[in-house]
Amino acid sequence: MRTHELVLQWIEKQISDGELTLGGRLPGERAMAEQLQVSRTSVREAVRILEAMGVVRAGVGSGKDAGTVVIAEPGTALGSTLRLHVATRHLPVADIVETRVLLESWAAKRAKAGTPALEEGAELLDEMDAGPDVGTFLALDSRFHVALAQAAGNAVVSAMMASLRGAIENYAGELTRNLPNWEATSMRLRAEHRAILAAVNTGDGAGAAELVASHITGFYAEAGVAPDHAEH
Amino acid sequence: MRTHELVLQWIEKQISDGELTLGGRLPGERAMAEQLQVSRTSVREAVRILEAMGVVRAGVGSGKDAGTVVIAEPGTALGSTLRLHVATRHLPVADIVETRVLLESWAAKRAKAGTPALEEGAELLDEMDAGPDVGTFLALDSRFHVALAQAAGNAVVSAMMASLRGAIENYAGELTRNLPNWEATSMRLRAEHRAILAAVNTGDGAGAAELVASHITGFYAEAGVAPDHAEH
DNA sequence: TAGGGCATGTGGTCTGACCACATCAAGTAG
DNA sequence: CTACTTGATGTGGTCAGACCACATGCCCTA
Repeated sequence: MRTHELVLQWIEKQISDGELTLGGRLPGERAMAEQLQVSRTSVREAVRILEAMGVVRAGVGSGKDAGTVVIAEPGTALGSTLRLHVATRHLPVADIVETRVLLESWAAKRAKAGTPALEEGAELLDEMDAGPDVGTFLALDSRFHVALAQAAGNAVVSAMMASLRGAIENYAGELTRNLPNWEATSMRLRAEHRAILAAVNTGDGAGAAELVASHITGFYAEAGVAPDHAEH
Repeated sequence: MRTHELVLQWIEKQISDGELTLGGRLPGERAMAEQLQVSRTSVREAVRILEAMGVVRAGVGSGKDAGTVVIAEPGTALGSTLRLHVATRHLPVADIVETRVLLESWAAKRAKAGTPALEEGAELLDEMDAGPDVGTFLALDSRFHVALAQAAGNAVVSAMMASLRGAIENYAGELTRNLPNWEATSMRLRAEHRAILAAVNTGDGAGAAELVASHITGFYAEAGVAPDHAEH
């Protein structure tokens, strides 16, 4: 077993045993190296991996943001991983979109009305109506979809859904330039968002799920991405 | 931007541009370091991250298995990440199970009869009937479920489903020790597998989906895991 | 009292060295 | 001529030690 994997194992055990909890600080790299009798290099490789997994965040200097602290950002980490695999052509973009539809439809159906996440979602829609530029619009759109997923109360689905979005974020940005009429599209998307939120809030889960599905597939279809398996 | 992130970016670009493809070899660490004018340390940290992402595999020595080659194993990588996040208590095991049900039900519904993956699944079921020990049984079970997911033809769903399973693999192993009667459970599981496969092969997607859902929830319920949201 | 400046401790990077390993080629003994 | 040994080569893995940039907080000075 390689040395850095040993360090990784040790840190994972600390977390599993509750010695290290969310927001907690890891020992300094030099201290860990000495404690585990390994070089700082190996410790750093382990930390780097954990950072890539979204489990820790490393900060220089001293004080509040310094040191290596335990965080919980599976979404961004999974997103980066998926993005790389899309780059290798092993994961087709169409499959990403299809999975998004699957997860978000489920989330819409299960979303509980009156959740704080839904209230935040409503505010986001207001901001999107205020006429921001395309980039801001997409960012707000992303947060709205994540909020919707969170309202279903399943952290794994939320994380995966966010990661799928993140994996093709740049790609989606490119797509908006293919749209014939952004203003018209924006207006349609906003109306669809309102309809989805209304369906969720009135307890029409099935309806919300269908609206979400057509909302997502509609966007990618308009932008020129044909899902391979859309009609199966 | 940190140096190793720069290296990461460079490698990702090589992949995106098709300069590096699946099975291809990265330049040696020393060569990359010189080419990018960075230290070997930084190159190694980048490679380590890619390895954790399941994008490359590093091998020592010389010859076929040597050097750093591009692979595509998103499943194991995502699994490790999820496992760590489960350890931080940020992702509840119940949510993992619930998501498994969601993805596998979908896959069962969409699975195409006559796929090579399904034939492999049938062979796996035969092996499970041969009466292996518990560990082997669980490994075969895992492969059967993955094969089922693959038959749906969505690589992202397959990868995520495999990762969910991997994230709680050890946990599931512990659970088997809680079972009152392993022989009886094993027999039931094998019968359910046959029923699922039969439903898929006869084109009864909806039926297969229901069977899969009860198959999974049934196992965890018997082993003592109560899904938080099972009945919503 | 208010300000500057240094001590401290963090992660980030670099250098150069050595190791284990696997292959392959050259040389040598049969 | 064959078969085996031996060394050269190149890979990733690890290590020790140094220096840097940065952020804080204490201490000393004006």
